[in-house]
Amino acid sequence: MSDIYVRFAPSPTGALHLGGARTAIYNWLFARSKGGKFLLRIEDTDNKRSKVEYVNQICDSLKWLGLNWDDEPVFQSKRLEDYQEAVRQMVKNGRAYYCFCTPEELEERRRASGEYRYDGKCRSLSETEIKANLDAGKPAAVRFKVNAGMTQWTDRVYGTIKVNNSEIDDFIIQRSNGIPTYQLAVVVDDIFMRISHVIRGEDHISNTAKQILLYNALDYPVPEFAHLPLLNGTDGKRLSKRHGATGVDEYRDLGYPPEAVFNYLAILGWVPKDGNEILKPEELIKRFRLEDIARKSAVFDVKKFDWVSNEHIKRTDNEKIYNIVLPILIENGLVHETPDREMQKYIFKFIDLMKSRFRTYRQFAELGSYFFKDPEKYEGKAARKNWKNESVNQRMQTLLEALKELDDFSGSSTERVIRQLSEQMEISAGKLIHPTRLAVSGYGVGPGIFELLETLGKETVVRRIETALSKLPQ
RNA sequence: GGCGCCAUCGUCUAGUGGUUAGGACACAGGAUUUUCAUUCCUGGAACCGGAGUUCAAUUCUCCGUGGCGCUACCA
Repeated sequence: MSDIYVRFAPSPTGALHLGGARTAIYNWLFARSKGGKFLLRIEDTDNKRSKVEYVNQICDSLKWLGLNWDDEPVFQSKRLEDYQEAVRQMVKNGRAYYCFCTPEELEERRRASGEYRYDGKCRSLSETEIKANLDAGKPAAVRFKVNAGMTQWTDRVYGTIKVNNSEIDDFIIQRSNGIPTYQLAVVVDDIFMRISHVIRGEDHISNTAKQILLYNALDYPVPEFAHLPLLNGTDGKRLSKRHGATGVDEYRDLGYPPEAVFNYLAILGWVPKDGNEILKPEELIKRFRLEDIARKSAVFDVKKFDWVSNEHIKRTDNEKIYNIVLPILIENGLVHETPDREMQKYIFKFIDLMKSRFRTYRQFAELGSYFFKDPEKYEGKAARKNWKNESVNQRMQTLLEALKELDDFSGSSTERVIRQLSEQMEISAGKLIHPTRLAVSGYGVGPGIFELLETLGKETVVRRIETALSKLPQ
């Protein structure tokens, strides 16, 4: 099916946010699952807020997510002539008309009548009146003439939606400065780009009827429409800055894997029938169906997103994690620019030990820093619990001496020492294990202690216990 | 104000005219005679309200309520 064309059409007024990314993902998924094309269009028609930096930022985010688009992006700002031609055509055949009402007049009349819609004042202007106004150089916007009737379409996710044309006023399609409005530009572009399926946010449902009218006026077949429910914050309100990070770039900077963002956004509002929720793009493509998307707006749940992210990191092979994490470790001054073979092996061991517990790549450098430098402080709660008083020092002193004696510092070897000692002291092994963990890592939690000791090595472990002995209890 | 869309555990959802209303995340409890930020097990937790149709309604219809969206010479 080569006649399937979809597009993602962001306006460059900010970074790509989660909602936009989700729309892009669904478009991409649909195109890729149908063998169609996924196109990109930048909606930068005279919006004072449009900025080139944002165009680049959005493209970067899309690439980061793996949303590769086909063909060159279309910029609306470069297509003015097409829009104006379409408008000329509609004015000529009576589907649109010049309107000389100024925004101020409109505002005033709206206020006076309490009616939101355009009152149709310029709709019935005579040829001579129009010519006179035009000749006098009066600014003229162009309005689309909405005739009585009923407009409806079968939405691929919402089903049949009907709108009475009497609810739609004669909307402006071209501003008095000659720049088209969104409604017109979208339709002309979608025709130009041969878009077969318009997949976009639910906030466009009420624009759809207007656009269908435009397709009819332009004498082009109407594409399929599929509207997507919006993303909300935890308070049920539309996702915004108040809810925390909303930009895709922010999640990248936080160290989340792109496949996790992709995966979570994709299953937010749609769960594959087989119940598998952790999926790679290719697997999502296989399962994707527009019709399965829920019609209810969804709440972005950071907790579940973290879970998805951790699941992806767990499944990522160490080699790949190494390549991603190494620069972060270097950047944080934990590892030298060019680690030698021994250090490389050590980092692999570190990744193996810790990847099941992290949800971002950045956490390898943050929560895992003790693999590369001695802890600077001890987690307060864990210290209070596991290293209460001087008696711990005595026990740990004994343990330290025993560890120093060890030639074989393997996990099984240190385990034997600790267990024997705890038996001699008639305490539970935990009474030695927890203070040891605190001493070597600074945390009350972490991987299995014996494996950790083995990985860290005798020298480091001994040094850190000595340090802890001198600093704890605080 | 008008119009449109939506409504199942806290969150994402499955589902059906008759079900113990299923799963996932989160949460709680337990196990791993070492923690949890690992792993495993167990548990609590939902059909917005009211009418109607029907032998039977979470499911169908209507009304209400609530949420969201649109109602711009923004996109």
